[in-house]
Amino acid sequence: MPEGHTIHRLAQDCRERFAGRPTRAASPQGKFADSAALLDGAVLDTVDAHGKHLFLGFGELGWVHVHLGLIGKVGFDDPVTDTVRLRLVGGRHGEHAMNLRGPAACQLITGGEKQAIHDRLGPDPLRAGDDPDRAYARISRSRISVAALLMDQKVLAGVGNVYRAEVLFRHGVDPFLPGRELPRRVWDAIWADLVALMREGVRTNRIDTVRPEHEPEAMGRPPRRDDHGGEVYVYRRTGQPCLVCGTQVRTRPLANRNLFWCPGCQPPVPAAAG
DNA sequence: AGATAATGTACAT
DNA sequence: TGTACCTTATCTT
Repeated sequence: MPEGHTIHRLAQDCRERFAGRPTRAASPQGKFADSAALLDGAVLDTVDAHGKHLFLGFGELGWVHVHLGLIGKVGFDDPVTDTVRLRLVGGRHGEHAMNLRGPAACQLITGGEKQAIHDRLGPDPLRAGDDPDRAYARISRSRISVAALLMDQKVLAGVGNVYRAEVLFRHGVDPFLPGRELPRRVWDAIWADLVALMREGVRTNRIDTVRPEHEPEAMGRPPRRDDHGGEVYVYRRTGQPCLVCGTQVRTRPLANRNLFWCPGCQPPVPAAAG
């Protein structure tokens, strides 16, 4: 279940359970077996997250770089199976366990390699001090649609298909608007909104984006019950009426991903003069 | 800008 | 048994 909030939550969970103590490492699935053997019993001293990348620091031994990809998942204290790429067991009395399955990346890397990853990622709304101006500098120069730019991790780190669709909806922005036509004040509002939404996402471990007045109880509609669990305006609501204006939510593949939007709330705007 | 491959699970048919 | 998926690297136009 991977957007940036998932990874930052994972970092927090790993820190709480394992940091500062020797940790057992193993790879039942086998692909990480050599590195797990090297790390087994070492102290996990630092946990870091940037966008959708997680870094587990083992001092001189280096960092375990984890990227969940589309299907990667982490379970805590769930039964081990033969698909577990990395298993950590630690805590004061070895009472905590983590099982990583199906990651796109799980490799032992050096500090230099870790830095190279940070260098190619844009600012992350969940990293304190990250600078939204760096993202806007690229957005405001681009003819690419704002929907594609928000998913580009070099521009902005951590936003995925759900936050992309939802934040554009919340700000009434046409997903096909070229980045260079996105006004500065709208970008500033989007960034501030992402900071708030994604922090809440870390707290609750899911994505909720509907405002109080559109929540199921307030509108007398049934709560959303799909595999993601959160309340959203447009993501995977194709053909259903928009919660705000009633227009049918639309979908269209864009750069290999399904884009969802409400044509009523996110109409195209004429290009600004100049 | 598209097509493809990789990984594991859950849900639909 | 098929298909979708909160992703991205690596090809070819």
